[in-house]
Amino acid sequence: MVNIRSNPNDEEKLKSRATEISAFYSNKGRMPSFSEIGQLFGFKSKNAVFRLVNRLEKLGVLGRDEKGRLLPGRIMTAPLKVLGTVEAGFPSPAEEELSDTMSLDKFLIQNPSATFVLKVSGDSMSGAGILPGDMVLVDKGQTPKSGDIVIAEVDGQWTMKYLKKRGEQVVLLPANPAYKPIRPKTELKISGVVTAVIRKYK
Amino acid sequence: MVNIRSNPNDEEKLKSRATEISAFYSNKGRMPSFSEIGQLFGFKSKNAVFRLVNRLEKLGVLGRDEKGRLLPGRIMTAPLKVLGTVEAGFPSPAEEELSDTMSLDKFLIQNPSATFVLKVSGDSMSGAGILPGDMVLVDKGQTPKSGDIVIAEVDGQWTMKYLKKRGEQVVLLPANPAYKPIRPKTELKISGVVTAVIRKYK
DNA sequence: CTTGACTGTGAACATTCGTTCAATATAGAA
DNA sequence: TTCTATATTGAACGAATGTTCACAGTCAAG
Repeated sequence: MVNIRSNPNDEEKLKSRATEISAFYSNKGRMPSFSEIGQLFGFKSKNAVFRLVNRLEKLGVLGRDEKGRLLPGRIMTAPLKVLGTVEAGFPSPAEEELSDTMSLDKFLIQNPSATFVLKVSGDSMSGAGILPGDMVLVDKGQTPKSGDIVIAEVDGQWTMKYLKKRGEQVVLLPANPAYKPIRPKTELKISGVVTAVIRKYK
Repeated sequence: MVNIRSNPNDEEKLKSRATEISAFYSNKGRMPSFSEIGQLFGFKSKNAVFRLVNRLEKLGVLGRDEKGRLLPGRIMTAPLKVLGTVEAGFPSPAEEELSDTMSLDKFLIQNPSATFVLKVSGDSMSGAGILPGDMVLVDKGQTPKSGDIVIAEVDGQWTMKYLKKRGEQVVLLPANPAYKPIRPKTELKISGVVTAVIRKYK
């Protein structure tokens, strides 16, 4: 007797169907119902879908709510593969299959309601790899520590600088030697901490 | 007669409820059912939810499928507010309300299945604001043009460099003067174009 | 006070959901 | 061929869905 379950052809088909369901989720923003999955693959019976879903669940690519609703499994949450370093080289297809996926949103944003995006103008932080035109994620809920990059209002002017604390003294330090450190005279209002930098090329 | 609808107190309450629904969506990966919304706000009748949802729909913060299912409106798709530039200053609450939101995933990734993440090691591109430890999004489907930053295999070594074409000649240019340009002798395999850079501080 | 607008309750409704069962079709092994 | 296991169909089921209606409570305006 031959164990038909481990037919490699079957697994491929399953994977491709999981991918289609994933596409539905990212397009529509919700998981398809059983009838819709059936429609997607040409099934005329919901029971065929029922079995398909069960197998995908056992493979771990599909999940369920505590209420029994379908959830996008780990493959679905975000179509982004995280791989090794640049020098480690380009990933082989085998590595790709094994690697985990993640969502940029969840990875970069801890505090959604307190986070927003600012576009960078000026090159005062170019020494820290923050160039004009970049986007920075700013969390206005975090308490700034020494060494953080902060968005601050000094004497009526808005800037992005390194925050350095030396005892009671607070200094705003640019990362470009062409600019001078700022020692606030009257007031210093720090309204956010830069948590991430994003540069888009295309 | 006074138009009660424009009561500012009401709008605040509505906004906060929209935020709670948004939180449900980003936590669970799906929209809550009417009963669940009712449970969320202490409603004992689904009709109360029905009317709440209708008002949120008219405000545009909630949407519907072609099948009538609830969809996360523009506020929901990604809890990320895009605002002005650094020097324009910190956004006032009024601006926040007006601004659009977006998803980092959708913003940065055009081709999900062909895109993945590499971690940067080495400082050969530090002149372009790409530092060791940064993450780069790589699209292996795009055809590289001159001026693009590419991931390439030269003589058995993997690197990330600027790609420059001069006629037939192809040169890989680092963005750090400490490194020398690379003129591939035997073979040059370009396997992806860097479409974005991400640096996470916390 | 009364009136009117708004909000929430509670019960009904048709529809769709996911699930289960028996029956049929298909394909490979013996 | 026959046997056996899997795949799909089709019909049924209870539970949950979103929607609608009539009714009661609240609060401000007149």
